[in-house]
Amino acid sequence: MAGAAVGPGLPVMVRVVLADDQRIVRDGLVTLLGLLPGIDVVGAAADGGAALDLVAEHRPDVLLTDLRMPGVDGVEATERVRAEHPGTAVVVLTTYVDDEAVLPALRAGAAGWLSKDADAEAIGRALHAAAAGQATLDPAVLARLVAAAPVPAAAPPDGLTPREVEVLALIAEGLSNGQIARRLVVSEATVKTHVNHLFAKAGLRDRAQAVHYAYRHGLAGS
Amino acid sequence: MAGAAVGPGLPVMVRVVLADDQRIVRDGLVTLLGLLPGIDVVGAAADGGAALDLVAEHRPDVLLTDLRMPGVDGVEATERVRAEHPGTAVVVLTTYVDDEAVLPALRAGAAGWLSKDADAEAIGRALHAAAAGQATLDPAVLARLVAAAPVPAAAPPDGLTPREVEVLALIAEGLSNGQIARRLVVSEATVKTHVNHLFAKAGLRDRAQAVHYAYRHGLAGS
DNA sequence: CCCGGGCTCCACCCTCGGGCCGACGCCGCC
DNA sequence: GGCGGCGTCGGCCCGAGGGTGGAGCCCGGG
Repeated sequence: MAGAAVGPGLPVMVRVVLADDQRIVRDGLVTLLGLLPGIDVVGAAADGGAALDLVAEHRPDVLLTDLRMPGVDGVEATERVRAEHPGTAVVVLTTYVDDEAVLPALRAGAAGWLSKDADAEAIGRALHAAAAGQATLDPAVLARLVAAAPVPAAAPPDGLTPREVEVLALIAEGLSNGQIARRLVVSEATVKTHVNHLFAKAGLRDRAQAVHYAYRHGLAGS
Repeated sequence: MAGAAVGPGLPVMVRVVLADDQRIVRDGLVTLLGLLPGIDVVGAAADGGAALDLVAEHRPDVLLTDLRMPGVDGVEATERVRAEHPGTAVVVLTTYVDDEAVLPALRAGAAGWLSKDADAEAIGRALHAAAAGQATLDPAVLARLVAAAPVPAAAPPDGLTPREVEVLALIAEGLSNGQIARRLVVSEATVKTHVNHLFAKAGLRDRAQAVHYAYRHGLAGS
């Protein structure tokens, strides 16, 4: 065995189109990635529009793209490639890992986020992974993603009864007492009782604080 | 450049300890991964405790572990490995990609999440990536992560002025009009004006709804 | 120059929310 | 049986919250 980029068998070639507006980076990537076994760079574009054309023409396994480009930027290019050519995975290669475009890009369907600090091997590995359906992320990006996810604390923290939690969730939706009453098919007086009880237990004064509390404790209906 | 399992050159070996309570899986992994170039399985454990011992003994580059194990489970093992042996990355290999343990595991420092549907090559690639500091995720897991992240439209809310956004953020903290007034060093009347304005613009009735709105638009103070 | 928008303040009104009390039926537990 | 917690109601009070109208200031743009 041994062979291909990673692993045995026939050297499965991964066909790649890359996009970067900086000529040095572009030429460097073509050269470096071309030296890797299992990587076949079939096109290189200087902007998103040209990248889309190349993808349409060559139907590569992976598009490796920068984000900041003139014209069609990386996020938009990602969206369109994923929509028009589902067989082509997209890997983002950018300078800054802490970019606020992380979420938009991943939401657009990117299957990877690499820093330009990465060496050719790492990029090649990510390209193979993307072609195989795996996603590769820079650790900082992963940390950012994980940090962005809401709190794990799905447990009812204080001594709230199930009914009270239910009422709290509806308060968090912005419903009034009357609306909650109709939703739960009970009297508004009952709702007020529950509200007062859960306020006392959780140390809340407002229903605004209640919404805040609900969100911070993962009780919001997402 | 070039090298290791992915690529030519000197075969940089990645030393791996793996943990899985199912004997078949364990033995299968030892065999299959052992066949891959660049992968050196230096130990295999049937539970988390044994895995921790093996990691302490061999100081591997990567621990490849299942989550559901008797005794010390995968998440706890991940935490302890990351804390006690920062040089050892952890990759989770599990049956279900939609497990609710995704976030806890990644929060604990896991640098990867693979499905047992993955083939040996993919696992080997993820192990190399982990050893190199990259994270590899099953696409379903990445999708789940991205979906879990808030901020569906964190950018520009409605025609809210900066001041109004500021007031809204404080409302989301659960502060009363008076508290907001003192915080912003303005009159309470001013606060009420801002509140009424932003309510009208955003179509809100309650301050409860306002908190809801703020959270759903990423204006909450994290 | 005047106009418009943003920020600041004031006064008034009224509804809803929240605090407090008591009440009843239904459970499970001692 | 008695006790306590939970869920369900009712009534009362009152203050904060929300709605409306008006006013002044400063700034940038037509």
